[in-house]
Amino acid sequence: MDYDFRKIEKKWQDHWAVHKTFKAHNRSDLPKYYVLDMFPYPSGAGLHVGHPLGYIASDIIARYKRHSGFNVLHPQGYDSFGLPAEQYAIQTGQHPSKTTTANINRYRQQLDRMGFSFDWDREVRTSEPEYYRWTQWIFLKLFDAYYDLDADKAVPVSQLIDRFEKEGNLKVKAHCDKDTPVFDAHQWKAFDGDEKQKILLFYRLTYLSDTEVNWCPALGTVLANDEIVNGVSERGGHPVTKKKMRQWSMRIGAYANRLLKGLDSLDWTDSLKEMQRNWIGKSEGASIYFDLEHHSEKLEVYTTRPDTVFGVTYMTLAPEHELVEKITTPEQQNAVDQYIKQIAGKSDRERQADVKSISGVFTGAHALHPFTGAPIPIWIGEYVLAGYGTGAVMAVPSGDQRDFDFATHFKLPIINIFEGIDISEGAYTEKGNVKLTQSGFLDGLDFKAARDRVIVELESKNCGKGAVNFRLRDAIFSRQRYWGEPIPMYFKGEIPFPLPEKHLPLALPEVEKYLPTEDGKPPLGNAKVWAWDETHEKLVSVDRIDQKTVFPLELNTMPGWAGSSWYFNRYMDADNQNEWVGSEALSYWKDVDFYMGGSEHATGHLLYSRFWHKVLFDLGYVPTEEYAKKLVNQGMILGNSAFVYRKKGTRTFLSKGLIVGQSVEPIHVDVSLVNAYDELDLEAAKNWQKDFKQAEFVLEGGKYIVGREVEKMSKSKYNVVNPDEICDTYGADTLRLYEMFLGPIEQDKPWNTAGITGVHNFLKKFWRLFYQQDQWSVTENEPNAESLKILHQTIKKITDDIGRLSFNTCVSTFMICINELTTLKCSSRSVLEPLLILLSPFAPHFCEELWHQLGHNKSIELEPFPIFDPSKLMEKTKEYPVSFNGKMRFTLELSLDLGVDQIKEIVMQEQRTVDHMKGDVPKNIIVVPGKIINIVS
RNA sequence: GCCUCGGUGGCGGAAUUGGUAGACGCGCUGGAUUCAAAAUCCAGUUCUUUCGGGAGUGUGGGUUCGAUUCCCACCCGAGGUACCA
Repeated sequence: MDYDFRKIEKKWQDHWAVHKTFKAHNRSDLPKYYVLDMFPYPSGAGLHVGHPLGYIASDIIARYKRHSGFNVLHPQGYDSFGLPAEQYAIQTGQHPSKTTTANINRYRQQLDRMGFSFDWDREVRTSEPEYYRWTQWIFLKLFDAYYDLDADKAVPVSQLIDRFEKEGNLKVKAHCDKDTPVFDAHQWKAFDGDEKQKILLFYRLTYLSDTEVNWCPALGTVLANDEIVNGVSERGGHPVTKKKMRQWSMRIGAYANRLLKGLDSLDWTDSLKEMQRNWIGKSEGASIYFDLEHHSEKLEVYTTRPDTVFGVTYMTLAPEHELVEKITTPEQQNAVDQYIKQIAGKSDRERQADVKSISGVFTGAHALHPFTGAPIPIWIGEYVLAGYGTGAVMAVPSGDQRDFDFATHFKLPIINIFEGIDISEGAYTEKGNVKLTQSGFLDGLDFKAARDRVIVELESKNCGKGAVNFRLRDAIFSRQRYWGEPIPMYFKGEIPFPLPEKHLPLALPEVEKYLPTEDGKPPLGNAKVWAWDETHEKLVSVDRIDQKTVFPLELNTMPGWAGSSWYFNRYMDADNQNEWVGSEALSYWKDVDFYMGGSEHATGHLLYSRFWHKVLFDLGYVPTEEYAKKLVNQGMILGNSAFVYRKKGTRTFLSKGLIVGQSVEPIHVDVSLVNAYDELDLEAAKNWQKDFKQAEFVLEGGKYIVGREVEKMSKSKYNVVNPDEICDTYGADTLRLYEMFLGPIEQDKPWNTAGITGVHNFLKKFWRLFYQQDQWSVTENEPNAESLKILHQTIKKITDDIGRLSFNTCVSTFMICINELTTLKCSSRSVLEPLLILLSPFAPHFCEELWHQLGHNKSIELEPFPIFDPSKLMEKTKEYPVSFNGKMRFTLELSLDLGVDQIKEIVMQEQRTVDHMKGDVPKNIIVVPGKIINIVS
């Protein structure tokens, strides 16, 4: 009987689905284990071979943990709100929910073919009202909370109001807007309702504020930095400007410190934690308020180097800084206007990336030095970003390289404040022991002493203070999109009010067009029934808005990260109609034990979800402060794109070897048209696209050879490889093994099917231990010692390697094991059964089938994982660690029958000769050159 | 630009703590089996060589008795860079 993977895989997939083999129960005496994947965005291109990489790895963990006696929760779902579905809707007029459902169905089909042990009864879709009802509910919880700095946690706003009524806000220490007015209880009570609400907005964790966006008037939409190239929109090439918009934001800044500290408790890779640390970007320094010449305002700057304050020779403002307008002198007005216009289209990223060209303009105004009173010219420069610090810097050319370059370029003065340091070539940026000079009362002090001293002086003169700053900005939460969660708020004039909880979900309205309205409102501005009748508590037509009882609803939707910031909790109790997640389910599953996903989410999803989880923790809705203690990043599987080369301006395509010295443009061709030797199938190519039909192909050696490049897998690059093809040809078990065999799970790697026959042959070879010449060949004989040794070596290696997630070496280990057993002709049941259990997390269909053929009725899933027995290894040698100067250097492998004294003697002998004896060592000793002093242990 | 990761044979990769570099698989070469092919099995396969050896883990330095592994500088590639998910 041959290994008929098609039949086997279908059979067991159906069996598992019908019997709900992988259903997880919220009550169990077993210890729980929660294995989570980052759920996919269901794109139109379908699932490609890159998606399953992480899913296969986490499925191995889930199955391994079931074998190890855990009650495993391993769910899957879809992050189904997103821009691509909306773009498609704009182009075709088809409702995004239709496309999304179609895509999800296709994803599900593909996922089902790979034998994942998901509990599909817990599926979630972020775009379903039953789900986003609770996303909206969480939004309202954040709206109804503020961050109390004394308690160092989020607290309901009702408690804040109580305090205002009793004592005003003078003593309230909260993370709030810096423009919050100060009032006492009396004044608070005197405010009218609107004023009270406006003040509360300064405190709420979700709040409205004017924030700057990239606005494209021609497209009528806001653009991401990503969508802007060279100052114009990627689509259409229209000009882009900055525009202030009233938008929802979330006070993630309040959690900066806790998000930072919490990282220490997480078992995530150091690199990922480092990325989050840098993103949060905590720095310590000082705020300094500079007086302005001829103006009453002060210019506040934040600096990490207050010790260099005597080296300030000019100030630089971000072009968007609010003072620019006020202080620019008439003589400079023209130059400043022009400069700002020139910068307007550039994204922050472009402004930072371009360090070669230095640009800036003088405002004509001066600030006054807080200690010397000297006038300091105020400039504008694009390298200062409005979003970081105060959007203004004090420039110290001798202590900061960018300031130095700017000063050199514009011939501004440079004061060297570092004693004995030559700064003719560049700034001195180290915070070393160098003493300050030309620095007034700071002369002779080093960095630390000067920093402490200057802060004391600033505070006593009331012109500055020590300050901690974070790079992390509050998260803008409004999107001018259709395909997202509606924000459950309505407006009485300027004041937002939450929809009553019992009326959630606020479902997405039907619209005729998914584009912004003609007058620039977001797509929901097209909705007809999109107003809130406060008296009758129901949704009504926008025609009835009267601002007395019927009010307009919010037109923005939530960003993509909203739904994905809490989905892991919903899986615990996905069907709950009354709560976001039931407390019983929550107290059983608690948190995620193993989270698998891409590192591209390091500073997006993985930070936002931690933030929401901490808020929910503060408000008492979840039992843990971090939801995923262990996180593993799978690498990306990259596509191996193929190119043909068109001679510029012709229809002639040159083979890769002929393009040298020619002016050619590379054009993507579908990778399925190319064989393993990079030869293009010309017939197929001509049928593939019109352009190629009449084209002339110049060959080399009778072949057209394509160029290759490794890129992200994407539909537009024609390099997508679909897992279905692999499943058809080799089966899911082979695909699973091969994806693991490709390389370390955390590493990016290009997809290449060339080696897949190797793992497929391994399965066939394993199968042949059960069947030889169509005969069932499993024996009930006791295995010999050699076979048992191989088995237990394999158990040890596999257990260790699963533990350190080295799945690629697991596959190698299996191959070695089966090769050796084949050589030994070992088909003993007591060797093969444990091997099947070992392999079943990797190749579940294969193992389940043979397990049942061996006469078992229950699923292999219920079998305990084999346990390593060292006594079966028949050890003839033992490893002795040997040290040099007390440090472990290497091991000697010696026969077991040698006594310790004999070993010592050998080692002492080797110590003298070992450098030269590489070839002369007795066979029972493996010695590495080096000096040996004594034996440890 | 900035943050993070990576670079080892013809290819994917192994080397777990600084100790015999190249496990395992693909490909390739030769052989067995076969009328033949497929399938399967066996042997070989880093490069170079005057067959003694020599070189070798992106490049250049450094630490060390010893470096793929640690440090410094650089080159190349990937991901992120706040409205893609």
